[in-house]
Amino acid sequence: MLQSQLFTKTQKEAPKDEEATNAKLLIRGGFVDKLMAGVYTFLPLGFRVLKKIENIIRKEMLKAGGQEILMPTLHPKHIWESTGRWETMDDLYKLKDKSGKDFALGSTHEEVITSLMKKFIISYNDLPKYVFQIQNKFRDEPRAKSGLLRTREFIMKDLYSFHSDEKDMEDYYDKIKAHYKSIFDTCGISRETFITFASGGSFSKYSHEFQTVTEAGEDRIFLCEKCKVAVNSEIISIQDSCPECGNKNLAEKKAIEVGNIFKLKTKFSDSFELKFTDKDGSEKDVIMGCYGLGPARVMGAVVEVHHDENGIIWPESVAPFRIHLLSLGENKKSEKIYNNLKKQGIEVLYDDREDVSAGEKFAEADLIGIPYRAVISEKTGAQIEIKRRNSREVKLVNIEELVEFLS
RNA sequence: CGGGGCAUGGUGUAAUGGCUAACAUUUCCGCUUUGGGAGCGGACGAUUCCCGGUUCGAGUCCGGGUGCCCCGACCA
Repeated sequence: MLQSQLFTKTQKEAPKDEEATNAKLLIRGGFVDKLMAGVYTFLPLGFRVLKKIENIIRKEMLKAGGQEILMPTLHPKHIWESTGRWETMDDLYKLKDKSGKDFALGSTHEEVITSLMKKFIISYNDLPKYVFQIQNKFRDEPRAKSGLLRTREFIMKDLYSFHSDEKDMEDYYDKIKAHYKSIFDTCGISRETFITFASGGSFSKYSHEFQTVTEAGEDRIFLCEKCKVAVNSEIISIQDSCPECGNKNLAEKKAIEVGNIFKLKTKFSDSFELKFTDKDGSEKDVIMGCYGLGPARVMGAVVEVHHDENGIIWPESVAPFRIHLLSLGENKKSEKIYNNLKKQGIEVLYDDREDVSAGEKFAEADLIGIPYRAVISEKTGAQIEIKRRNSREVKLVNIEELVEFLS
C-alpha cells in the first residue's frame, strides 16, 4: 500500500485524556479513532491488525472442529426471557421499535445459539458439534476504560460446544485450552498470558480465564511462577495457594482478561429444552460449553506488551504490514523494489511521500511499528538498508536477499 | 453508580475580570532540503463544550447541565 494514499495521519502528541499506552499509541498512529467512551472505529492500519488477529483465532477454531456462522446483533426480548436474563443482565442494551416492541443488542449469544441448535440437534448422531462466530457485542459498561481493553461495543469470538455427556465436554474444554494457548502464542503474548482460575458463575466451581499481565489491566491475579497458572483475586485472598501445586508463594499482578471459557453444562439446554435421543432411546439434556475471546482486546494487550518510547512494536503475526519501505528522495529505485515485493506477495507499506523529511518518516515508522523497515536513499546505492523494529542493527542487502529473507 | 480531575483552532498548550483570544504543531502556497518529526517566507483554521447568572465588561467569577479521563463499585 502506498502511504501517500492512506487517509489517516499520525499525531505527534496523544490526546491529553488518554492514559493507557494502547490508547495513546493506537490513536497517535492512526490505528483507531474514538467515537465516544468505549466505542472505536478501526482505521485502515488498525483494521488490518484486527483482521490478522481474527484470522489467527479463526484458523485455530477451525482446527478445533468449529463451524463458523454469524448470528444477529438484534435480539427479540422473548429469547432473553427464556433464561430470565432479560431482567438479571444489567449490562444488556435494551431498545424499542416504533410499535413499542422490546429488543436487545446481543451481549453474548447463548440464548440465540441454543435456540438455533435446538432445530438441528435431535439425536446422539448429531453430537458433538462446535459452532463459533466472530461478531460485535454490546455491553452497557458502567465504565469503559483503557483504550481497547474495556469497551461498550467490542468484537468477540464466541464458540459454543454441544455434547452428549459431561466427559466429552470436559475433554473438549481442555482441548480448547490448548488451542487458546496456541492463539496467544501466535499473537506474541504467550509469555505474559496465563490461564487463570476464576469464578464459575452459576454453572460450575471454576471457569478459566486467560489473563495477560500488564499494568493497564483491570483484574488482579495471583500467579504461581512454577506452574504458570494464576488465580483471579475475585476467588482468592493472598494467603491462598496455587490450585495446581499448592505453592503458597504467589505473585500478585495486574492483568487483562483476553479470554474466558465456561462449562455451561445444562444451564441453557434446560431453559430451551435442548435435548437429544440417546442410543438407548432415552431423552437426555445436551451438555454445553462456551469459549470467548476478544480480538480487539488482544490487539490492545499486544500494544501494552510490545512497545517502546517511540511507538508500537508489532509481532510479525499481527502487524498491519510485514515491511515498511521508506524512500528518502529515491522514488524511482524504491518503486521497483515495492513492486517486486508486492509481486512476491509480501505485505508492504511504501512511504512514497516526496515532501516528507527523512526524520519524519523514521519517526512515523517507529510509531506505526511494522516489524521490518527498509530504507532506500542515496546512501544505500543499489542496495537496501534493512532493520528490525525491535533492534538497532542495520544491514545492507540486495533485493534477492531481502525477498528471500522475508519469505 | 460513588469519588476525583479536566474541557480554548484537527492535536498539544497560553492568556491579572479589560484592546482584534496567543504560541507550537498539523493543513495549504512558494522557495529550500532529504539519515531521526529539518529550514525560511506567507496563508487557512475558534460561537473558548452547552444553558443561565453576576458585571460597564466573562475564556477567566457563580449556578446547572453535558462530555472525556482516572480511582472505586460493577463485569458471562
